[in-house]
Amino acid sequence: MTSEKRPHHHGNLRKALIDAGIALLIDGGPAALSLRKCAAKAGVSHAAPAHHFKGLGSLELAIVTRAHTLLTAAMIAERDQAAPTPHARLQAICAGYIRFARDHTALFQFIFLPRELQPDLFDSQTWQEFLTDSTASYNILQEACAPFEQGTETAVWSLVH
Amino acid sequence: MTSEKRPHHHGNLRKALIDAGIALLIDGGPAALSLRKCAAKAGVSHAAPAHHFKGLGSLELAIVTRAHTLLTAAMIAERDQAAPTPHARLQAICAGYIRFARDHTALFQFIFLPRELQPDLFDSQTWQEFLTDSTASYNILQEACAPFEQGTETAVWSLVH
DNA sequence: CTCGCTATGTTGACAGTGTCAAGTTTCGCT
DNA sequence: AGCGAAACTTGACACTGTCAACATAGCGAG
Repeated sequence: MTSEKRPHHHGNLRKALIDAGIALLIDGGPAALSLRKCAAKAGVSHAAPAHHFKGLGSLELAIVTRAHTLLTAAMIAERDQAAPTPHARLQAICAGYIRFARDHTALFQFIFLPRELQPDLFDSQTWQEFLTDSTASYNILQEACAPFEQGTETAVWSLVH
Repeated sequence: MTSEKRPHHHGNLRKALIDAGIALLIDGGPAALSLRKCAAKAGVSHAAPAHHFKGLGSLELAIVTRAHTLLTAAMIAERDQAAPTPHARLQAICAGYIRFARDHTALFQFIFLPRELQPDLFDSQTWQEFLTDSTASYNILQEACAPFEQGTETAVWSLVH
């Protein structure tokens, strides 16, 4: 059976490239990110990434997407083991947010670097996943703020930073 | 007499490179900035900038410095033709700030791009001028807020944006 | 089963980048 | 006048993203 998609040569090169990119980002900063180094770290040739990402910008956006996924997971993890009161849940989400920011500083900061977000700069998969995962991330906060008065959202966001 | 420093071949190449960089920044965005293109636009060889800037980062910081200078000038221009009341002066400064942001959007945004600010990344002249001109820029606002209650500064800053 | 077609990777090339080393010209000062 | 330093040129190198041409693996239609 082939429940998992098993590409031809490499197993899930796309994921491997993102992993390599994150590793590269963590020790070396955003400037150390390059398609060729990611390819090398993933054990493929320098032009292989072109089949999975439309340019370096797409790989960066994919990393941002991954970061959003992890951030979301961190917030959910805290939220779901908190007391079921709206207050406790919101507080837990903030705790998860801050924990992620502390434990994955490089990724966290990378999320908020300014970038051009024109859809035609990215391949459709990268762009779609970005939209999905980033809004999912924001929705966590939004849902938790819903029980409270309007304006809580931006207040919390300001306070956390 | 040599009241103006007249460098050897080119007249004030440093300034010319900054001008070229700003032009390049305006049509092409921050990514279009490169030492070689600046050198070409200034009519010198590709390695000439190395004698005036320690790497691309230094040229960028020099552009930021120039931007601060222009921003300061814009604020002062408005302030000095306003009524001499603290209120009018503060208001004029904000007007100048906003006018600069509108008229020189590319430069204005370039100021606030995140960058590493370790002094050893820059040549001393670029670094010193940056310190001087950027603090001068902030001081304009600070002075104008001094007559008012504490907290006015950040309030104004938030409001303008 | 076989024939193609597409997705995936490789190889090689190209233009553009920052940066260094070595040589050349120009200036300023003694 | 001449010497030394500053400014600039030339050439090279490693690195980048990107493209075209080619090779191969897997899948589906017939």
